[in-house]
Amino acid sequence: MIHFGILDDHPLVVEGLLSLFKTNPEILAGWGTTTLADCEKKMLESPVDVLLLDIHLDQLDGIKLCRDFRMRFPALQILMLTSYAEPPLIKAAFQNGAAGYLLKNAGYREIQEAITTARSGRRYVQPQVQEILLSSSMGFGQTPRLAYIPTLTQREQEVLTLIVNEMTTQEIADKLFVTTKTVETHRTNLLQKLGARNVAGLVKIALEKGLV
Amino acid sequence: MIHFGILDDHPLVVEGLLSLFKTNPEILAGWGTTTLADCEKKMLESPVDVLLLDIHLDQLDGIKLCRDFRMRFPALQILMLTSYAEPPLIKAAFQNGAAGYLLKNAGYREIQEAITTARSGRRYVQPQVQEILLSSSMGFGQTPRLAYIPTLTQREQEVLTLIVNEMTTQEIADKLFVTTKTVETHRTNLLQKLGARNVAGLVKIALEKGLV
DNA sequence: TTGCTTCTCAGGGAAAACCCTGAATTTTCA
DNA sequence: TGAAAATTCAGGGTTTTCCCTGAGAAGCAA
Repeated sequence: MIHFGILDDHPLVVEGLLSLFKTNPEILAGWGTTTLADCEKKMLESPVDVLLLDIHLDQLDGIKLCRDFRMRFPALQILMLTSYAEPPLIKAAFQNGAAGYLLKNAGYREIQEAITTARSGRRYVQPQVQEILLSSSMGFGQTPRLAYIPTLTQREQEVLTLIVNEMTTQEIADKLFVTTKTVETHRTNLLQKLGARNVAGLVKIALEKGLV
Repeated sequence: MIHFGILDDHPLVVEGLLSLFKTNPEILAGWGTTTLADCEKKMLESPVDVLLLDIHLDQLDGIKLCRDFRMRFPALQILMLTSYAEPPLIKAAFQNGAAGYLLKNAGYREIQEAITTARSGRRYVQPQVQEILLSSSMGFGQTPRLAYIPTLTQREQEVLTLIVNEMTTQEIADKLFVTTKTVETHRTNLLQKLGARNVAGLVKIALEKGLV
């Protein structure tokens, strides 16, 4: 019997997953939560073997969270759950201790297999994800992005969010009570870290990877 | 007894919704589909009272689809399902015949209420959405967006796509075999039509509304 | 035929973004 | 406590975007 927990800010997904496995004797859903606080509480109250973790939580970096959980709960296996099949995200997930990477368009069987595989300590890679990884490493057409998701600093995070909200350097500087030069530095670093050529790239990456 | 159908490209959401209402005697889920083709077939085979429609389907404009379905199936009530609470999207949905607008973070009760309300011919507005609409019309802080999704011309569409792909005006001009001045005109028109302040806004709107 | 939309192009100017180098101060953490 | 990371700021320059006005050509529909 496998106990698993869920952290996803969409109750729909949580409830759906829970009811999906309700009748399966092999897999027992321990609980589902929609906030980090709830999830942490639950983890302590009733530990699970496998945690399904949404990569794009409100205001939270799922990847970081994954690493964090892995350190705090060594026996815990984590399956990242996401809508985006971005190679950098996938790699970052695995580099940070994820046992699997599931697209939200995964079917019942795939989810089940992922959970059982993760439980047994092996990695599960969805066939679809595998394909994406392969095609991306061939690199036909698309701009090569960084192979991992760099960790943004607090400030960079803030600046990025404001950029995505269409604010100019001047406006951001005013809002953060710093000079425009400082904001420019952050912009430059963001471009570099995210491998973007300009604002368009920043916004695109930010939205796609759920960095904002 | 209410029959409802689902069209969402995430099997997880579809299966989740289906199983959520499996035990409810008042609401009967007719079917769930993940592709437009399947959905259309199902609509003819076994018509439903209410259709839950994902607003952001792969390559498809959910809003347009909504209008389309409304014309083809006059008795059908449609509930838009989405992750984004963008006021323009909400308004566009209602203007195109949607009976309700549900965020994917909606709870079981809200979904149930939305379905029954829609069935009875009334509109359902999630409290959370209502709040967003109000706060947006008050216009505190946020840039007011257009109340509808403007139709982009062929050329504008092309330019927008290239902008999202981080290309500069010069590069776009070269690619389309026109002068930079022409591309600038398209850019200006795009900003105007989409109600954006700069590239960041363009990219954001383009991605959120699935324009690219 | 007239009006509408789309697509094209231009001049000229202001604002914003991007690039490079260099550096001081504070925070964080091993 | 000491090194690394983060944050701050600057000069000075190039490129890109944004804004305004104006306009010709092509296609289409009433």
